[in-house]
Amino acid sequence: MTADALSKVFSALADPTRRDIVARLAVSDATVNEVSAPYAVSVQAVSKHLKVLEDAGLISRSRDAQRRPCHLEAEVFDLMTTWIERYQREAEERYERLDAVLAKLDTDSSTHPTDQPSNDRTGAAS
Amino acid sequence: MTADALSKVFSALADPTRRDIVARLAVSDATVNEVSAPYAVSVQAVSKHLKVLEDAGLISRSRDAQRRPCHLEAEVFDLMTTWIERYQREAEERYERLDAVLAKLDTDSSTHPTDQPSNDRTGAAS
DNA sequence: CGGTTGTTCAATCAAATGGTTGAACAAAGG
DNA sequence: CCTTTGTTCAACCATTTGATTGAACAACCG
Repeated sequence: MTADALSKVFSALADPTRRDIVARLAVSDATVNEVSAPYAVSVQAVSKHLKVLEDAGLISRSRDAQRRPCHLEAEVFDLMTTWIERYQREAEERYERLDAVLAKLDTDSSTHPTDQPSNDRTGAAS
Repeated sequence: MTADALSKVFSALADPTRRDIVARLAVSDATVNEVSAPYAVSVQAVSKHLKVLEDAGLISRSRDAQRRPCHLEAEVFDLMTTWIERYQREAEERYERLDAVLAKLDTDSSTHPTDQPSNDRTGAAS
């Protein structure tokens, strides 16, 4: 239960029903009943899904008489995109470095055939 | 087990250890042993994590004698970012529409006080 | 060949997850 | 007040998950 924020967000979106709910709430706010309408499962099950999304900070709820309208908090998405983009970029840069090394290796091979910088694969880089 | 690709990716990244492994593999490829080194858990546990990441398409593995080097496949990230950006954009646009409506409402209130377009909150849009 | 190293499979276990039903609570509305 | 509507809580159940240990398999190394 005391998982970090990022784990909660990823975990929340790992369920197709919950992603569907997010898609629904991106259109407009909706009550629990409205949200649960399209699904075969019980209202209670959807209520649990909404609790998971709320715990992850993906939705917030206000009060309107006995209704609890759900509102999508799209800012939390930034948490994920920041994480993703960081490693996507790192991997990309590494790929480009590897490419450069291979290109250089190819150029040098005509002049210095035994010059092998052994650029990763199985890592253990110094 | 037969979860869709997107669910698998989100689910795989919902675990802090697995995200950490991804971060490690963004730097360079590594064998199972190398990957498992920093963690307190058993090598078998890490091997399972790697299987989850592989199932999600986040890593691939080649063969080098008895070693199985792991390589990060960062393209799968696009699956997530595409999904995220879509609903982030939708929510943003809605927010801007709401803002515009509120601004208009404010302007009109001086001339046509009873003109209420009732822009969502609790949805149920016609 | 026999031993070591790297990796995975199998059985097991505790905890978490997603669903159910039934009851409770909250706020209108007759 | 009693009933209806919207939502949540509680107990329960089946399945999945993340970890463990012990055994197996694969490939190198002496």
